[in-house]
This record gives sequence, C-alpha cells and structure tokens, in this order.
Amino acid sequence: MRSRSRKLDEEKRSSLMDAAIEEIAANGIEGASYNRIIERSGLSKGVVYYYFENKESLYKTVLEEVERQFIAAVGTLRIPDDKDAFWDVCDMHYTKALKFAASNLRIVDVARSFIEPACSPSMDKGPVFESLQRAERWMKYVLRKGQELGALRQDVDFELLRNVVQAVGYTMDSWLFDKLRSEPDAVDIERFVSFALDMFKRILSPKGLGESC
Amino acid sequence: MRSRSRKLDEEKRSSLMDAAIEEIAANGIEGASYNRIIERSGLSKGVVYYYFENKESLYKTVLEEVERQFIAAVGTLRIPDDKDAFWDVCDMHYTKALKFAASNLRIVDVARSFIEPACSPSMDKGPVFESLQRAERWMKYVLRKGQELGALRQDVDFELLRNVVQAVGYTMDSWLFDKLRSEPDAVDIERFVSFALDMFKRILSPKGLGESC
DNA sequence: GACAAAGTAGACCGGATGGTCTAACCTGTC
DNA sequence: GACAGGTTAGACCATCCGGTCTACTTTGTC
Repeated sequence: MRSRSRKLDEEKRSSLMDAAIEEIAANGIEGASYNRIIERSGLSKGVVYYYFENKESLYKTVLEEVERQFIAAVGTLRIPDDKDAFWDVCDMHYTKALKFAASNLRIVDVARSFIEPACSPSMDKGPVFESLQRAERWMKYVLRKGQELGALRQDVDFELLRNVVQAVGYTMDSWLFDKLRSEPDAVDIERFVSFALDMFKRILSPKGLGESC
Repeated sequence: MRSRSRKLDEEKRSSLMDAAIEEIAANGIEGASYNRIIERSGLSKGVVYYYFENKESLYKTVLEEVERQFIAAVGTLRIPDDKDAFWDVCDMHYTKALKFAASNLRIVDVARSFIEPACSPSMDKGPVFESLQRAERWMKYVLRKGQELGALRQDVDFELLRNVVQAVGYTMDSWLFDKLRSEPDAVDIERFVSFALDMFKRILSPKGLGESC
C-alpha cells in the first residue's frame, strides 16, 4: 500500500480528493476518468502515480474518505432490545443521515455511484470491496436485529428481502435528492422520512399485521 | 435509416443479432463492444457498417427484436374495469411474462441491461429511446388504471411510486433469475409470483387498508 | 463480354483509456 | 560543493474504442 508508506502533504491530497470527488460525482464511478482526475487536480501524472499505485487504489481512498465523513456526521446506530423502539431508532437515524446528505450533495453523488452498480448483480467490487462490505454487513445487522425483535417479517428469503429494501431505499432517496436539487425549498425531510418509513413498514412488517382485516 | 433501405439476407442478420445478444448479455449494454460484436458475428466491418449506420442503430434493432419477441410471447395486457379483477389480471400477465423469461434467459439479460441504467437517473436513452418509452408508458398506464379503479393508492407522488414499483420489480426479478440459473429445479414461478404480488400490494394498496387494525 | 452498381474486406484513423519511464529537480547530509 | 534519495513533470506506450476509406469482388443488366 504505497499510499500509506509515502505521505503526501495535505494540500496535494485534498486537491486530488476534490478532483476525484468532482469527477466521480459528475460521471459516476464507471464513467470517471483517471486522466481527467489527474488533470483536474493540477498535479502531474508522475506525482499521482508516485503516491497511488493505480486508479483503484485512489478510488479506495476516496470511498474511505466518504465513509469517514459520513460516519463522523451520522454516527453508528445501535438497535434497541425493545421491539417498539425499533422503528423510532430507524426514524432518527434515517433523518440524521438524510440531513447530512442534504447538505453534502456532492458526497452523496459519490457514495451512491459506488453503491449503484452493486444494486444490480454485476460488480467487480475489487478495491472498494471493504467499505462496501461494511455497509452491507451493517444493513444485514439491522435487518437481523429487527427480525429477532419480531418487528420484521421472517417469511421470505433473507437476501431477497435485503435486496428489495436496498433498492427501495436507493430509489426513494434518488427521488428526494432530485427534488433537493430542483426545488430545495419545497423539500420537507421529516415528512419524507415518515413516508419512507411507512413504505419500509409495508414491505417489512410480519405477515398478518394488516391481513387480519 | 440505412438498415431498412438495404436488406441483408437472413443469415447475416441473424448471426449479427446472435453476436449482439451474446455480447450485450455478457457485458451489459454499457460494457458491450461493437468491435467485439462484429468480430463475433464473423462478418467484416465493411459489411456491418454497410447495413447499419452505427452502433446505436444496431442496438436499436436489437432492442426492437427483443421487444417483438416478448410481445409475441406474452401479449399485451388490458386492465379490466373491475377493481377486484385488477390484481388477478396482473397475476396472470406477470406469470406469463416470467414463464417466457425463464426459458429465454439470454434475452432477459439483454432486455434488463437496457432497462438497468434507466433505473438510476442517468441515461442517454438516445437510439433506444422509443422502445424504452413504450415500456414506461405501459407501466404508467397500468398504474393509472389501477388508481382509477381504486385498487392503488393515490396519496404519493406518482413518479416516486412508479420508480419504487419498477425498482422492486427489477430487484425481485433479479433474485428469481439468479436462482433460475443456479438451481433451476428449485424454482416455483407460481409461488414467486404470489410472493411478488403480495409485495406489490403492500407497496401499492391504498392507505388505511391495513392501518385500521 | 462490358459496365455499373451492390456488396465486402480489412487497413487505417483519431481519440480515449490506464499505466510506464526517464530525465531532471529539489533537498538534506557529509 | 558533491553526492544520494525522495520527488516531480510529462512524453511516451499499448490497447481499446467507434468509425472511415479504399481497393477489391461479386452481381445484375444490356
């Protein structure tokens, strides 16, 4: 890991990070060009390849940076041992996350562009693997806990359920972020969260809750 | 439209189509290479560019072919004027579609690779636009009809709902197709459809149905 | 058989990609 | 001031991309 053994001064680091974030946010992780990032950063190719082994190595650093910022702002979530509190905790955490996201739209773009391909089956996770895997593990943990508490249904293949939840979350968030960009003043995050949670409850609630009617 | 004015014999056409379908199914529409398709088809570059103006023009033809095959096998769906029959019709149609898909997995790959990018906001639809737009219009029509019949909720932004439905459908289908590939004998399409429809009902049912409990 | 048009092969092109390499330049040490 | 090692610039490279172009062969017509 060349990037750890050789330390580059903060100025270069941040101009590279900014350039990468800008480029990835604009073109997605698949469409981003390392050449353009380097150009954008104002550094020379020699320097960049001196500190980072290759493109993937830089991407990994970028994603770790994004992860770091996100966790610093939103914190980690501990699922309570109380079934009734489950959704409340989710509500709080989701709200916190969205508020961070709303004022860091560029970072959101980057993070989501890393996740997006994972949404569909094909993905050569590779370098970015660890951060993505942490996120996945976290999601699984929340779902499992919810199931143990009896708050979430258990009658469906776990992976299927997880994928659906992820896709729905991703999609609803997309809608919100679009709106935040086009008419930011019309957005009511609290209201969105309560809608989103209603959607999650519909999807995840144990069978029979609503069917007994 | 060069491809219509000049007609290429069936043999060449089908070898090109096969090559394109193979390539797109393997690499997705974004990752597919025109050069590789041409190579794969056994035709020369001269021939292919003689009949098709460019890559997009071929892709358009491929998607139209896929659309044609799908419609021929599955037919079009007419929403009944009866609220109670709404979900039954959906059930039948969905089952039919999945049964066709199950025995045409390569074509499914192609179709889905066209749709996939549309799932996320970014998309330069371009050539493929028309077929994709038809599919979208059809989806909107079904949802609108369902709303008019009172079978589907109307308390949410229409586009948001449509996107969620699309994402959920896409995701559940992914799961099914994965399973069809890995353990085809363990798959029960009827059971899957009833699960999927339950999911759609959860998401789409008008508010209050389950909440009055 | 002559001639034109339709069809075919594949070398070639410009531009992009990620990545390498060398020559020079600093900067600290003796 | 010489030397060494860390650092830097950017020319260069192979490879891929979609697309063009020219020279050739086939085919149909008179």
